Amino acid sequence: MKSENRKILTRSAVRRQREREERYQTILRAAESLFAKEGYHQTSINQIADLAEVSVGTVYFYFKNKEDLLIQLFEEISYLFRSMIGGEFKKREASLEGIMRAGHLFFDKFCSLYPDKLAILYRETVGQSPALAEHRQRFQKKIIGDLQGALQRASENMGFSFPSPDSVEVIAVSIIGIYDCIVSHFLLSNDRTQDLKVIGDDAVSFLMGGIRSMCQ
Amino acid sequence: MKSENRKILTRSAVRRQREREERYQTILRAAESLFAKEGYHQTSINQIADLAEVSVGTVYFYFKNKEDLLIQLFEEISYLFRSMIGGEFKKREASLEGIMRAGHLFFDKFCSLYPDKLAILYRETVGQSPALAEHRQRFQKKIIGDLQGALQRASENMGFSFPSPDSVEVIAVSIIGIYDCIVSHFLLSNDRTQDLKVIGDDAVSFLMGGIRSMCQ
Amino acid sequence: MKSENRKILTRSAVRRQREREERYQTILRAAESLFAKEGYHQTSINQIADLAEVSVGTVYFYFKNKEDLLIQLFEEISYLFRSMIGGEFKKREASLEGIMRAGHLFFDKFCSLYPDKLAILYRETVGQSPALAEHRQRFQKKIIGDLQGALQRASENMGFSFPSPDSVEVIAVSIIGIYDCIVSHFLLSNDRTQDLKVIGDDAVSFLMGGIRSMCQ
Amino acid sequence: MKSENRKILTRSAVRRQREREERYQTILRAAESLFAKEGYHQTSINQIADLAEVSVGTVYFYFKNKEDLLIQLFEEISYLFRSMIGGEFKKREASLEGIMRAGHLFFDKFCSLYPDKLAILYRETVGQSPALAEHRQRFQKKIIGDLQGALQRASENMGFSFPSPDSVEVIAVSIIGIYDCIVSHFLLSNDRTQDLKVIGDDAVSFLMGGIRSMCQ
DNA sequence: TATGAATGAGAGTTCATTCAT
DNA sequence: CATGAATGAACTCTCATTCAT
Repeated sequence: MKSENRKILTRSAVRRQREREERYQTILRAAESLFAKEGYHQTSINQIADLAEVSVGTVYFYFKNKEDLLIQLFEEISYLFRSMIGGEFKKREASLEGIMRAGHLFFDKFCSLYPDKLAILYRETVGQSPALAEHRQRFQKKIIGDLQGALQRASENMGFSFPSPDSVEVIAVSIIGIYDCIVSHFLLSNDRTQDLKVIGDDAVSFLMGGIRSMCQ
Repeated sequence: MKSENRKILTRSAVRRQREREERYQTILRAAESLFAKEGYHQTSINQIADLAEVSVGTVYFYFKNKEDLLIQLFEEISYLFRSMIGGEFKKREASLEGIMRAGHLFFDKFCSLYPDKLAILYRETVGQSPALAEHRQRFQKKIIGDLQGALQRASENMGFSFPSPDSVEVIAVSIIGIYDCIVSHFLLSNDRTQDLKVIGDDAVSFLMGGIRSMCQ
Repeated sequence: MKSENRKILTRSAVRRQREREERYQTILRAAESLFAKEGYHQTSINQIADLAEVSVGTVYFYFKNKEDLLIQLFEEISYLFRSMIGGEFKKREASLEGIMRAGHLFFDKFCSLYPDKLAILYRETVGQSPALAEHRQRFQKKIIGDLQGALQRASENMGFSFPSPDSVEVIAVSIIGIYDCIVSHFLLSNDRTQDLKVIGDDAVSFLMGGIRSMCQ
Repeated sequence: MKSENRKILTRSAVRRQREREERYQTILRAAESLFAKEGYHQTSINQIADLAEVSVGTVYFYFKNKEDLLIQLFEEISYLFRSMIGGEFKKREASLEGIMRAGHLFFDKFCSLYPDKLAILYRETVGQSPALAEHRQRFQKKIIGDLQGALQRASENMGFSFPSPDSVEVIAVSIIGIYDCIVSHFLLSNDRTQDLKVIGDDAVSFLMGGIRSMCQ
């Protein structure tokens, strides 16, 4: 009977844990949606609580404060980004093809699956708070570093070289800039989701051309 | 006596006009500095009034509201941007050289002369309000349009062509994205102002390579 | 079998009773420590529960509410105070020596044994809530009454008299005031615990002088 | 005409200054009354604003925050206290008579004129916040120091001495304690304002007896 | 025109208390 | 009995905006 009891306790503990996780997600999804649609400053904690169908207190049970909500969201999105795209950058046998594939992954998969996350990543997390700025910088540095590493290794594997290490950084930053601006222009400002395939192809061609022109 | 009076009135009217313009500028400069350093939301009208050494009421005499202050600032900056850089894009006898020159102008002149304006343009005016978003979009469209036109005319003048009109737009957007991200990464996040010359050269090389690779 | 069963039940009932008492004490000690260190209003029920290593619900099982926690604490401390010091006041054969002994007991024993309790008694239970104020007043009245009685009986036993019954009350209140302020000044505001012996002696001399000067 | 204009401006500036001072006082008086009657924590800024017939914002225009309101109040009261009573302590030609006079001044004048201030001084400013605690300690130290100085000088002027400098401090603290507790017991807990004269006389007799018994 | 005190809606946040498990 | 997630009223504080002088 004791062991049965324990089993029951374990079951309810597991259920409770799952419910906690669900609540956390519900709130985070509500915040994501509102931040993406209304903007971070235009969204109040009350709105988030309402949409998540919980009380204000519950939001504060799961998140330290409003900023924390945005930071957790950012962390989640940036982790997702690196999971999907970053893989191509970290491979040992790096090549320019890998960099191309990463670009296509971004435009074809990430952009079409997560429009709200794009808005958070490229609009709502810009210039909002010092703590967030740090997270953004850390993320940017990582992703640029990944890309830099991939370019470096590709050059070694494929027998060419770049003018200088600084050049590689500039190239990496430029590629990220292309991603950013394509998203801002074609998805956030004007909705041209249906042309995304072509746009993405052109952007990738452009950036590959840029890379190749820098190889010696 | 009448004419004398008129003359005096005119003189004082002129002086008043000049004083008005000076006040307007003083307030706008105060706002620019604070927005760039503290951020738009972290800056209050009182702070702006204090820095400009005027009263809060005076700020509201010259500007409709806080948002208007940011919009006027944005308009001023975007006008300056187009004055400096856009010239190269609007020339009849457009060429790839012109596009290169524009890039160098941006990095060598605009970036080093107006660090505060860069912060406003690339950080503080992102995702703040619908009205501002419209101004930003209009500006982005114009500058992208200018660049598109220049690319188009260059291709005609120089006897080559781009895959499609859409490609030209993607190229233009990409170039703008490169500008944006170079500024964010090398000037706003990390201060590498002293390396700007080399960074700018590399960025321009990269984007020119991208353009050339798209020509047929 | 029944009696055996009963016996077992009784044993477990006893254990349960002991555990209850221990829990009650654990929570009360946690509250005492936090109230003394952080202050009543700066301490939350969650903090108390954490320190006591129980859940919030458990705190509410043992105490009606937060105020009750402070009241129980006050009652415990005031009972302890009267147990230690009050004895001297209640003796039939009261004398000025008894009053002196009470003073020394307070400074040498109570103050050095229970620093946290002093903070509760002299700082955290002042001006916090009407219900608590009543408890404090009841305690003050009792202790002043005890002291008044002792003074009265001492005067009868030793063959002198005080100007009026009101004078006796004033003397009693003054003595309590001396205790209070010595604690506040030398223990709570500035830590001069090591000088307590000398300070206590001087304070007792002073108050005894006061008493004697009022005798006729 | 210019000078007349200036005069008018000056007049309105003076009036404005006066109005500011009046508002400040109105708010401070409202806070005093509510803190004394309801208690510091039981009083909300809204209540204060309502009683003062101003908006919440106005309260925050004149005071940094709620704590500041209590601190300003405390500073005002402690200044008043030292103005009325402290004078006797600071005289060159100090004597025990001066110390007596100070006691009578406190009970006969201060206590009967400012019942609300007594509640603030002896109840509401105890154990509320670290910042306030510092102000209280500073005040207590000053007043105890004043009294210590007076006792020292009196002993020199009148040709007697105290056992040790520490004794003088203990005596000073004890006297302050007597004041405190008489107020708490006879004015704040039980309203015996009408007996104040007799009570004060007895208290002063008692404390003078204490002092004399310590002289050698 | 310039001033700056006054406004008050609205925001973020806290926390004592409850109650289903 | 113990738990701890959930509640939501209540609080302090901010700040863009107004308007009498």
